[in-house]
Amino acid sequence: MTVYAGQGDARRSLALLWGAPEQPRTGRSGPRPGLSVDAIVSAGIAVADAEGMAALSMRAVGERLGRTAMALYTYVPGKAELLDLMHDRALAELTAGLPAEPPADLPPGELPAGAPPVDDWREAVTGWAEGLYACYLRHPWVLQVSQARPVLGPAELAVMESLLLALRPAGLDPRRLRGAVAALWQFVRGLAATTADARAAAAATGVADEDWWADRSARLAELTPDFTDRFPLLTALQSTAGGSPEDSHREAFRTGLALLLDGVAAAR
Amino acid sequence: MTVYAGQGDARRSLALLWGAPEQPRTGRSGPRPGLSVDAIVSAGIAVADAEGMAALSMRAVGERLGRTAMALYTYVPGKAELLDLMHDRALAELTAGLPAEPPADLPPGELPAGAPPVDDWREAVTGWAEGLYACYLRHPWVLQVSQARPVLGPAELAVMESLLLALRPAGLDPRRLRGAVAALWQFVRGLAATTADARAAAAATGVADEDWWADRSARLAELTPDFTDRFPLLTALQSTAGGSPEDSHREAFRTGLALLLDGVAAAR
DNA sequence: ATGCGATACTTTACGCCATAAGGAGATGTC
DNA sequence: GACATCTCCTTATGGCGTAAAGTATCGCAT
Repeated sequence: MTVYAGQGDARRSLALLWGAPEQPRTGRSGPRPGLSVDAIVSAGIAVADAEGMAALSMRAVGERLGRTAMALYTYVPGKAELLDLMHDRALAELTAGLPAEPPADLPPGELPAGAPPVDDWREAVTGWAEGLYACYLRHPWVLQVSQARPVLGPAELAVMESLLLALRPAGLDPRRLRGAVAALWQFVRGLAATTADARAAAAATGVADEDWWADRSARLAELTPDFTDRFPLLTALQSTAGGSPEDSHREAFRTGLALLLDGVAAAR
Repeated sequence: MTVYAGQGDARRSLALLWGAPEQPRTGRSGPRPGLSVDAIVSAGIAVADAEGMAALSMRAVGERLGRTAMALYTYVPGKAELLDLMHDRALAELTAGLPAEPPADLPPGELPAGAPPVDDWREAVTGWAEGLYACYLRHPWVLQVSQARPVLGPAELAVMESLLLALRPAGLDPRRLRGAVAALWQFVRGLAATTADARAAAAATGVADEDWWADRSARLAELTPDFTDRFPLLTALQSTAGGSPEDSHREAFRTGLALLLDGVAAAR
């Protein structure tokens, strides 16, 4: 039950994110470190994955490492910066395997000789969207990290770059390209948030999504006998729906994405 | 710094939302009520608008009404249900003025005789999107209310219905219609969240968005001299950007929405 | 070998949060 | 006047992030 809306200290986060180059421990006095930034970030992700953002506390992370909350402050400036690091590490799953994938020096829109199928970029963008969607669902708490003033970690930028790479053959002008990127990202993010919230609610309450909807619909009908008169289009649309809520999320994802790609194609 | 992820009690929220018909106070003993659900909801919205979701506490709401936190529990079951009511009241701004606007009994896609311009629905949907965007920016905390398992209050449903009404002339089949609704809603919501977060960050830190970006860019360049090599497309796109961050949000809104509408048009 | 400074980690404390429990005072009906 | 009912209060519980200050441990210079 907690949102996150303010980032941590810029300098500290960025330094940690972009690899303050771990100096070796020779010639340093004091007890040898029992933890590391990496270990703390991993523990934080483990806690957030398992218990959700609301359960992510310095105490909980420390406990998972056999320490107190305060022990973490030796390695990490505070909770906000830890969250920044967790965010980037989660997104890193998307580009970890990719071996740089050189973008080949072409002006945008131009296709290499022996042209691949024109719809190549559709597949590429679809792959990007599905990857991001899956990643968000693996780490739903990422969706609760503020989007404005992003952390600008290497992984986040790489995800952005990979979308631009996928969209490149579509040959959009910069203005439209920015619009397309925004629309695609927000769409994936929003749908992932909906699905994730539904799962979280089901887990927290023990009530399956389908049962919940059935219950609410019944109650609603009971409270507003004139429902179909007040919301005729909604009623009509609802009557054509089928499958579980999770299925309909997937369907919305597919058809919504197709619609977006049609829009991109139209703008070429 | 707090998220909201779990809804309140279904029965209680729904009853309050759909107008438990205020019975008159004749024949009831005890001191006469000094507050009302409406007043509490208004106070809650005032607090959340002014101080943000993180500052919305039962204490704060009570204080604004000259009471303690616990006094509110006489009228409202708990914070979750209060938030449900606030959410629906905020969205009600969008449809409050509209006089029912009868949807006219036409099969979807068919246009009335003396056909209005074909692009009518584009304007209608654009108007819907802009209204929702503006409403979200007036009440940014609404964006932190979970989307799954929605409250299903009258205002929320009315907003949905009005989008369906606007989209009707486009004549999409139900499957595509669901995709379009999802894409449009998530897009508006996501962009509004970005803008709202940026404003909140500026207000909280006292650092204007432009300055913040300039600072981060400089630091980033300093930390990663090979930035332009690692993220060539990003670099290229960034170089074409102009105007304030707020302006670029608006531009992204316009072009992204146009792209979505092109997609809808293509699917007709 | 000893002592010192740096480092890792702990305990304690502060002011927040939602809300359960129970009590005080006001107001109505009988 | 007695009593039930209702509003609103005080208090208490167990959580949160982190400031402050204390303790234990290690490496190095002497």
